[in-house]
Amino acid sequence: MGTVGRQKLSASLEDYLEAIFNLADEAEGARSKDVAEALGVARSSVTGAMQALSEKGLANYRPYGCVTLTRSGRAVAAEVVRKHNILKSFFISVLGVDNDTAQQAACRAEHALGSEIIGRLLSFIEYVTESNKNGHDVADEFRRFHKKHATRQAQMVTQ
Amino acid sequence: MGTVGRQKLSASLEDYLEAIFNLADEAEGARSKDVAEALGVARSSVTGAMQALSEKGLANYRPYGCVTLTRSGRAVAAEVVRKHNILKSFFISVLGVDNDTAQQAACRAEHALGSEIIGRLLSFIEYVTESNKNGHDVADEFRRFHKKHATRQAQMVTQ
DNA sequence: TAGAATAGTTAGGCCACCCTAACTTCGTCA
DNA sequence: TGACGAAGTTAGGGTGGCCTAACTATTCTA
Repeated sequence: MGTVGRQKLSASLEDYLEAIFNLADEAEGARSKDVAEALGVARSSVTGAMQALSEKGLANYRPYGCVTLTRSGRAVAAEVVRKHNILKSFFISVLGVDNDTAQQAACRAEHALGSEIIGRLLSFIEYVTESNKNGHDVADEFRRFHKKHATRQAQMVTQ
Repeated sequence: MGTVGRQKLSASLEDYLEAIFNLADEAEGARSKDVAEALGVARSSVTGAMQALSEKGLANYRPYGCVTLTRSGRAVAAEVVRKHNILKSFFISVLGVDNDTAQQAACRAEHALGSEIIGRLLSFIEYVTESNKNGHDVADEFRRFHKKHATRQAQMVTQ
């Protein structure tokens, strides 16, 4: 195997990939313990995931060593992170959601949305940013709109 | 049990609930076979899910009968459907995505986003709709913006 | 440098979900 | 009314993902 075609990773494995990507410092790679902590998972679960990622040619794993990503692992991870950041940014800077909620939602939605929609979302953020410079701030206008109409939302029960 | 507090349904069970909700006609309820077909799943899988929903007090299930939702099952299903529709509507009418892509993405994202964000998304759609009436059509403006900048997106590889 | 503390692995188990194959029940119609 | 086809269920199996407990390797420190 090696740089082989992507065969639809599970959300779970994408999470591991993302965690390694975020934790690995250039030289060292990520420590299993830190991955476990980052994902709130037992250390033994990380071992299993590392083996899976290794088999798919996405991570360089050998027992008791630090984990690094292969070239293609890095590519997949980077795409997940990219989705994450775009979503979070959209939630915060367009919808006006607080940081924690945005972070949490981005974590879950990043596995659900394809790059068609993510691409448009990015484009939309850029559009909103531009609108600001053009003296017609869409984000701000929406925030005022939302506040005005928020009473309705406040009545809703739901989770 | 019965009308007991919602204990975080799995995405899968939410899908079953949604399917039943969409299939059940007033008097009859939904047929197991149709649920299986709607979700692209074996009939035996539906049986299992019906038992699970029944245990949670969300569906009225008895062997060989049509399935209906309980009051609380209907409430949960309605919320899932609501999320679905808001997402789909956002993807289509704001982001300008085609129907199929929107439908598919809504199916996956509806389980990932809480009502805080869904609420704001709804609000945003309303804002965009209003903006249209006010002679400053945000959706249309974005679409032009996106088209102009689309070349960049087109170069991207990804899934 | 040995032993204690920490990190990592393995073994074994559990649960959610899905499947196929075989069986049961239901509904229909000759 | 009885037999046949369709619908539904049960049994049994597979996978993925998580856990704990017990073991092994590594690292740190006295």
